[in-house]
Amino acid sequence: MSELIALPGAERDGETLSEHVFRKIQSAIVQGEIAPGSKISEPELARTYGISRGPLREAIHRLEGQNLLVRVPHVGARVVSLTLEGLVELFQIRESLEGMACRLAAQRMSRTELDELRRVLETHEKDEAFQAGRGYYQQEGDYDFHYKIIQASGNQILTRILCGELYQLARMYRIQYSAAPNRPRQAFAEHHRILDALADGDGELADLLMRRHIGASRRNIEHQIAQAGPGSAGRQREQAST
Amino acid sequence: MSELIALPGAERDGETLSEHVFRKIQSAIVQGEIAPGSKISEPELARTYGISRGPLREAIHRLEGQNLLVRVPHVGARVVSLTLEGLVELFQIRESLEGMACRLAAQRMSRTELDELRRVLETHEKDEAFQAGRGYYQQEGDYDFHYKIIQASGNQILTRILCGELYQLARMYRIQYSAAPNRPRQAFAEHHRILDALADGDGELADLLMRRHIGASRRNIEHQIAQAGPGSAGRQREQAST
DNA sequence: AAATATTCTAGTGTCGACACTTCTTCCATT
DNA sequence: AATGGAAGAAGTGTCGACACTAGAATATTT
Repeated sequence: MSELIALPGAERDGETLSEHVFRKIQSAIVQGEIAPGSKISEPELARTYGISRGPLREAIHRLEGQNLLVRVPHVGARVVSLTLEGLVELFQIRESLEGMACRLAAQRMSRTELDELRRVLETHEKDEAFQAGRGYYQQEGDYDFHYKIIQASGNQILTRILCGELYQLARMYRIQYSAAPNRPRQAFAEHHRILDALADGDGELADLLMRRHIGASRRNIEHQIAQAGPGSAGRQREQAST
Repeated sequence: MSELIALPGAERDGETLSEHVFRKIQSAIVQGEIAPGSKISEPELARTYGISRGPLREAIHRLEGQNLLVRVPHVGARVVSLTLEGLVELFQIRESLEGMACRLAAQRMSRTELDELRRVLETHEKDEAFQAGRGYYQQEGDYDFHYKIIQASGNQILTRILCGELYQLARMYRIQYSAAPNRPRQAFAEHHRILDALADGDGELADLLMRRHIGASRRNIEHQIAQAGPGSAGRQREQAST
């Protein structure tokens, strides 16, 4: 009796309803389909996805555990709100954590992994070559680069944090502030140098370079905040490479 | 009709059942009352806490989002299992993140906050003076020290990660491996030096000292792993200060 | 007797209904 | 007219029941 309505795009194979909705909502939040700071209505969402409130609430609670939602008892859940200050905070953390990831990766990466990483870079450069204007694909690919290094660090908790929770947040900022990289060329060069350091097994250098790489974007944003004046951290457009 | 049974210790004022149970289970996991790696039985837990499976499942999902539980669809949830390798990973991350917290805190801490931090240290020393053997209170207090610095960093995301998710994990390790600090004296000295650096506004030094402080404990564990031999990462007792 | 198939049983997933809280709206009072 | 309060609506919190899946126990076949 399960296919009572079968709304468009409702192909869930062996997946749990709760699981399915969890991903759907997560995606909707990250994509900005549900505006930051806006309230979540359980009945409405339940109707939207054609399910009952049970699994929906389970998904909401899981999202809350992931810090993408903030819930107030007897009132409801709201999507986290984005501020430029928050973006700076995010970059600060990435600076620190991805620097460490580089240091670790430098002394663990196999030949194969290094080759894969090199291939990722080449792909980006080709992409960038003939669609120089677009930032989107380059950005997604950019994350691939960082992604791979993080996973190569071998630290599972780190991977969980960076590739899970923080990654969603970063994407959310990137998409909603339509953050186009304002310095793709430099970014490429920096990526290459990081790769070289990794290939040399020079963790210290890779750490330094990665920190500088991410730090450049962070300072970019801080600059904008300074320009925009204090307190106006609301909803400006933002560029951030890396 | 809500107080049908009123099991011992079931005082929940305006708190949601789901919320209440969430905290209860979280505590039970951290305290080791529910063994790491063991399976969670919904009917059993529901009976234990005298509630229905609805709010219980919500709590479980929230715990899953916090990475304290791992769920497999149609099978159930298991408590995360602890390994010495995981402990090393945790310390690596703390090293990096708390170092950064120090750097940030150094240039933001007010006179008042510094005084508070100083008072925390004094309290510990007195405690340690007349209950030198016990490690527990010192440890809890130790975390207070770190806690305060993290919050003084002003980075909210960082605070959420370190004082939320990772803090629970750290406590879990500390309690279940009954990790007593094997070097309280040194730890005190190191704390003092960190405090001094913070008071001087010397973020770089505070960063360095904190990394070294946490790194000492990490190397301790790595040493033990090396001794115990590879592959035997299971359930040894462990000491780790800070 | 071993291996495969089959029932059976716990346990998870989902739903609809109801209780209670919060916010809104409307009315009464000063 | 403005403030305070009461009735109402909307929404969240909780529950019990039922459907379905995975693993256990039993029976069947070779």
